[in-house]
Amino acid sequence: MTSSLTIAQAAAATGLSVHTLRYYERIGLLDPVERRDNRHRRYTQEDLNWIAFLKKLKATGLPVRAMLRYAELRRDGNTVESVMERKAMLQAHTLSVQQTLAELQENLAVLHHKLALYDTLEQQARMAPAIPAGLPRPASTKERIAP
Amino acid sequence: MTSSLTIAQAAAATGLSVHTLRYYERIGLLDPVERRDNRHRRYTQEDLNWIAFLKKLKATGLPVRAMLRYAELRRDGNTVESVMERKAMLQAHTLSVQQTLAELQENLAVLHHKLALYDTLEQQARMAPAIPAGLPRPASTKERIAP
DNA sequence: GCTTGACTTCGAGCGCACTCCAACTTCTAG
DNA sequence: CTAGAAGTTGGAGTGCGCTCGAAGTCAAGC
Repeated sequence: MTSSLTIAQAAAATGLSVHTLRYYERIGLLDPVERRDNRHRRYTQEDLNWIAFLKKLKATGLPVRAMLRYAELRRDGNTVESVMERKAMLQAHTLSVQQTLAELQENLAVLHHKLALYDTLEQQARMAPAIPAGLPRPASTKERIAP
Repeated sequence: MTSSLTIAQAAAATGLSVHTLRYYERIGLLDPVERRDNRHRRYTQEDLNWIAFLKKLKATGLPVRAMLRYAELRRDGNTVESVMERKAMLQAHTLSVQQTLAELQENLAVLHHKLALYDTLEQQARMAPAIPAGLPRPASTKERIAP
């Protein structure tokens, strides 16, 4: 049921490369993965769950260093200290993600605005496609859409 | 009115370092900045506007390479080709930002969920703070909050 | 005249997060 | 028995985006 996976299968399943999987284990993001007799890694569902969570942390911009700290705390087990610090980390990170999100939304609005300007500008460029740079022109195009 | 700024002032105004300002100019993200007789740079409002826009592109994850392409196109003036390609770039980028945004929102939800679990876990850890690892325990803590 | 400080250039160095290479072992199929 | 595919390790290399150091210029103030 909980069929364990080879590293190639785990890579396919997680979207990470085999290189990255080994790298993550090497630096301690992953606990030492179970081996078969031939020393080949076998990834369990637990491993995959943890990797999936790491991916979410990464996708939200948490640096590997912080993930390492989190992994370390996790290894300490569910002591009061470990749980408290992990929770604090997640809270801080969640806050920063919220800020990033808000910022991103503002910037997205700017991009949309900019695109609207480009609609205008594109029309103008089509109207007078061959105005040589340096000649007097109806103070518009470049300035109008600045920067 | 449009008082030009020294590099230090421009750095303060934009939030970039003087190093980064010079670096951006060196690689061509910024057009050669106007100089005083003593070769010191003077940043105009136009420069600052462009830098502000670059910062938005950067904040939304556009790689410097792409920003360079955009800057190059901008230097070509508002020809049909230049405008079309810049617009296409912005459209593609806007789309990718929207996707990032959606993904980020999902991940944020996961973080919130995780935080709620930590509330529970924290209570449990407080209830039984000294359970030694390795002893039998009421199959709960670690597994319950996995990963 | 001399120091201080803000600027200049050029090139080297750095931190991050992988990514790849070389040499080796092990299993499976033909 | 051999070839090939898939895994192993340790260590080196890569790409990105800065960041810094060294050595020099220049203007202002003591």
